[in-house]
Amino acid sequence: MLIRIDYQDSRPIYEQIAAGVERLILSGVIEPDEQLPSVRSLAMELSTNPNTVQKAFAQLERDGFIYTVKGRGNFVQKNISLIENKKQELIDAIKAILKEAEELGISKSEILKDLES
Amino acid sequence: MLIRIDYQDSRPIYEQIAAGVERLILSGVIEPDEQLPSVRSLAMELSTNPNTVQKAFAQLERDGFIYTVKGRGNFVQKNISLIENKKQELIDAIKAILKEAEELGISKSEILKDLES
Amino acid sequence: MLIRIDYQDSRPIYEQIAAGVERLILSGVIEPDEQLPSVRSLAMELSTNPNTVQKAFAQLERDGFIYTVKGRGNFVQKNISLIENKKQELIDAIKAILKEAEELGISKSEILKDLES
Amino acid sequence: MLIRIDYQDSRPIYEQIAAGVERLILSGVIEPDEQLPSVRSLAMELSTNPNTVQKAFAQLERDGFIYTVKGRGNFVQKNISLIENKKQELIDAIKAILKEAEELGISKSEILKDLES
DNA sequence: GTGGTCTAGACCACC
DNA sequence: GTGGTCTAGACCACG
Repeated sequence: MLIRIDYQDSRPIYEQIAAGVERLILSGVIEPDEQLPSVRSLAMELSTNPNTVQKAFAQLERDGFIYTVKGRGNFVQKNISLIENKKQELIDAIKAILKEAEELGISKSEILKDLES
Repeated sequence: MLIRIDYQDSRPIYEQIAAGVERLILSGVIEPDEQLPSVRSLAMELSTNPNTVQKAFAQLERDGFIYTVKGRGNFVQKNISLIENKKQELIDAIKAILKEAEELGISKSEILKDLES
Repeated sequence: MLIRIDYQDSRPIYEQIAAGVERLILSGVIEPDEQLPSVRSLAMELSTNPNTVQKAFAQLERDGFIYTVKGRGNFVQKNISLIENKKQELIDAIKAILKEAEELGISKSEILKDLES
Repeated sequence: MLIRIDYQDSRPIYEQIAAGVERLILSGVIEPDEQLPSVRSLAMELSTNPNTVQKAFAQLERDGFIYTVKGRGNFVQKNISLIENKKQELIDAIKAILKEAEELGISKSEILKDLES
């Protein structure tokens, strides 16, 4: 699954797992309607507790990235516009940073100029 | 002091206070060697616990924004390059976002283009 | 058989099948003493497990909608008042909702008024 | 807190708790910005596990009924329009039932007429 | 086999 | 004291 857990990271493990799966979905590594590894197997693979993986999957379902079929498994939601939403989210994050910069008297263009190095 | 605490914010109170003071320093509202309000008075002003303000000041000292003189109070560090450091920090934050975008197949220029709207 | 299974539905598959057959019986699409499709053929048609269809039929028999003849198959119960029972069931469901509304201080008439839009 | 858990109920315990708190909020028993009992104390009172109460509170926060301040407690969200949303939800539930009835050939007015008894 | 729920007990950050 | 996270282990419904 190519997800790595960093125990130094301040984020809880279940969020790191959710973020990892989200990345794999948005980048197309896992395709729509494809089945995810089971809660238990992924927990084994990541050397963590099934409950923790379960919590990650629950969050992913709540956020619309996957859907769950009880007794069958978890599957990737087929929703093409997700990547667009994510893009907008990233743009908003950058805008928030630029706003913070302007509060300190640093102009937008000044930041963007230095972005190439 | 013009610091606002948002109890709905996920960040702990002491970080919000530290961030607020940092902003006031970097934007020049509080000048180098100027004295900060006392822990107790700021705690009163923000209706919070002195321990919490103390923790914020400790973090600010650790990060080099202020220095403490026992029995006298806390003062702003005179370090002109601080604003440059902060600018670099913000640029790094944006770069991290752009890197995340590229992992999802969104090009840097595509993001920057949409940054004007 | 015109039964559709929604894997995103929170209800288990066997309940969705039972509800579908019940609807077909109550609406008269399948008539009294008419034979239902076999467990295996219906399982094929719905791309599901025969055990699941079997469970649905067991529930339908328990609820008095069908009867089973071993070695022959499953048949629709001839019971004309079924539709009346169902109607009462629906009315009770609405009453339960109205009761919940009153607990929140919303009057019965207030709800019924908005039911036309 | 006047919440009762029914172990016969098919709903999980954490949902029953969440539903109970939601009812107390919507009916005005607990007022905006008022503090809820702590996770631990409510767990004791209901003779259940703190984790279970925690899960209920997490769902309530996700649904916008309460907000959490780490190290302080959980508080009722001040959102006046919540009752309106709930009302709409109940109306939709009734409409779904009426739609089901029409599929069986029972008219809307026929149901509403019997609603008075 | 699968996911979902629950318990008991622990540790942490925060106030 | 508070909430948040995690582990270990158990039981259940479902397919």
